[in-house]
Amino acid sequence: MKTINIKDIAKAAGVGVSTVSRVLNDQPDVKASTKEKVLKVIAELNYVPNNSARNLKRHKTNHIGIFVIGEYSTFFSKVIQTIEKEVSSQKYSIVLHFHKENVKTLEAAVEFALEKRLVGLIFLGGGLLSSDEGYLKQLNIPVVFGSTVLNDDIDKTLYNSVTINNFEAAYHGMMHLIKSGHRKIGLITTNDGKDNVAEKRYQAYLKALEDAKLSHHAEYVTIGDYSIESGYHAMEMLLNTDVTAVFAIADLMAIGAMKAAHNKGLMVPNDISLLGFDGLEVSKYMNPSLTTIEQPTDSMGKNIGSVILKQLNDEEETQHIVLDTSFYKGQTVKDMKEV
Amino acid sequence: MKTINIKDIAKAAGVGVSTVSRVLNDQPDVKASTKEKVLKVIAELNYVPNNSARNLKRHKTNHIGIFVIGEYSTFFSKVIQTIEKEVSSQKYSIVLHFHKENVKTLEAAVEFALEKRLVGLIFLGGGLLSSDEGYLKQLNIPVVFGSTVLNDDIDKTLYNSVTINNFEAAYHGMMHLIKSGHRKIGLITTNDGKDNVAEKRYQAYLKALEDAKLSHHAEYVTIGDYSIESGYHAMEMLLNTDVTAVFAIADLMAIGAMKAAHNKGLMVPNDISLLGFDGLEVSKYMNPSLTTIEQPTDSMGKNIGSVILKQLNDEEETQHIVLDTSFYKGQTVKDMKEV
DNA sequence: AGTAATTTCGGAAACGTTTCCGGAAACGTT
DNA sequence: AACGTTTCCGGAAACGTTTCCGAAATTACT
Repeated sequence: MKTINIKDIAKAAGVGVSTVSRVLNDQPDVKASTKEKVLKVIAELNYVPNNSARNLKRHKTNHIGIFVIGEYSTFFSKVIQTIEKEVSSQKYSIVLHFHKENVKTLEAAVEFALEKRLVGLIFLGGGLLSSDEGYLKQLNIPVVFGSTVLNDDIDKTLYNSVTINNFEAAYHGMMHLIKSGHRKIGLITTNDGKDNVAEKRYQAYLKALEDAKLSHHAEYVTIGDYSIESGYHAMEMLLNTDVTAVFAIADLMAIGAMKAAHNKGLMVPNDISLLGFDGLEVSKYMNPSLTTIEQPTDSMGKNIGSVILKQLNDEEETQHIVLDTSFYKGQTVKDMKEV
Repeated sequence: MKTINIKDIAKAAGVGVSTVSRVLNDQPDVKASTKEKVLKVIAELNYVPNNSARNLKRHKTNHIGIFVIGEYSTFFSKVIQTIEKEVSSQKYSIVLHFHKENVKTLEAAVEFALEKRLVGLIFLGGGLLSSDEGYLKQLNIPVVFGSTVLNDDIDKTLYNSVTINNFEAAYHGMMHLIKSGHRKIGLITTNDGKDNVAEKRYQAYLKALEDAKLSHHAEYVTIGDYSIESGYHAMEMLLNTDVTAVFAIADLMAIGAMKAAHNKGLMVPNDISLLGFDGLEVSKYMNPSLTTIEQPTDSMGKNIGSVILKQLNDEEETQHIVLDTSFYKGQTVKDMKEV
């Protein structure tokens, strides 16, 4: 079964191939009546342009890569969905790649981008390490970091970003705990601070303690890997100390932590307070619902999509968008009944 | 910056382009020594084959589409991850598409496949309606239904599937509730039974009631849309009846349902029993952890990947793999302390 | 060494587009 | 009616591969 091509259209419409091409690409220099005629034939014959040929000739693909790093929560699923909707309106395809380990992340991303001849690359995930900028420069395509952040010392004109203010949001959350009277606050973070998102939140933790003149104990800081299970284990460690509140830098870990508390017979928030970060939908359905810092999922996706589209349309300036978070106060069932 | 191509390699290695091509594709008819020589030049010059040109000439792409239908849970994220890992080993790319509405699902999928010139198509999601087989035949590429099932009356040689036995698993779960003494069991399903996965589980619900000689009340059956929120609202309805147990056909809805119960001051499982379906990781971290029917995420992804690869390698026979589920008995904190 | 069989290789056409370039058609002006 | 503009169009080359086909190089055999 021979698939029909632009020549068939040209012949059927009684025009030249270049005219068909012009119609296909909405270019000027084609009379309204001929355009209509060609369009009609295209519809009749169910013609679909061959992207391989098109991309070959254009010297570029229509593939935008999403490179997902680390543990994968529903948060990213939603973001990916939104991005896809956004860019598919301009005929771009999303090519997905998951990367588990934190080592050689940028190398792997560059290989992915070159291999697939991506025209744009989106990083998603909290676990990206800092790295030298040679990799990004080498790529020579628009790069957007979504939620992830690179180190401050990297040239910001090399990439775009759509993030939240991790430091401020975490600081605000910590202040909430402190204002509630907590003096001994544990932390569940990741990766020993080598991951930049975790690092910002960790810094906020330290700063909040400092500003409140609370001392910092090394045993109050535990390490997970963004997974629920790691949060559970980290919490088990913390419950051997005398902390009265715990800040988990990601909701998944907070969920694990809550379970660990419950299993020890401790009630949240009466016996121990818990603060998450991400605002996953499921967090609100925990019992009690999790106090957390909510990331704007939908607008994160939309912004990432529009930033990369702008860059692909030859916008010169790189953009760095910081979105607002919101504080979600968890509620016990009792709270709700009182309302 | 001119990208380097096969001709450059040929010149640099002192061979013809066809020889380079043969090396690239691991074809015979090339002496070991020349192959080595060519490979060395390729590595030196950092050559990456141009997939657009390759695909154009080969009359096919290396894109496998994943068409995700309906609400998106972590379950699918994990499956997608595994599939991606599986197929990328053979140089295939995953192209993602999300489809929300349940109408015109197959039409949209066909358009997606034609547009992207996919060589294989994977459906994921619980919400696929039955439909006529014209669409699948028209596609003429291997199709795998993952977790989703089509109607029994559709020709099974037209597509592959990797599923679980929804009926049996749900029946088994129901029997657990019944054996625990429940006589009035509510159901939270979706879509009025038009969705096939939901339909199977619904049938199991009915059959279990019948086998246990329990009567069926219309008001015990409520409709959600796989989302947490819809489960919450469905449960609110059910709590106006006298049901003592509820089977939610998806964990997300069960999670919403649990919240609704808690908000009414009802304890699970003491005051009301709850059964989910999917075995999401987060379900096990609810309080109490959710009793649920666990789908084998990892093996689902691996099987889907290997089935599509087999089909792409000219395996003739279509396959229909049914994976085992396992029953996960939820535990209250009290349970755990007793153990 | 000469021939036949086998292995290895190179040239060139073709895949389906886009785009440059030149020319035809249509229009307006004198 | 002749000309200059402007608008619209078609032919052909080129993008980077794969593959067919035939030829060259190598090996095996007398």
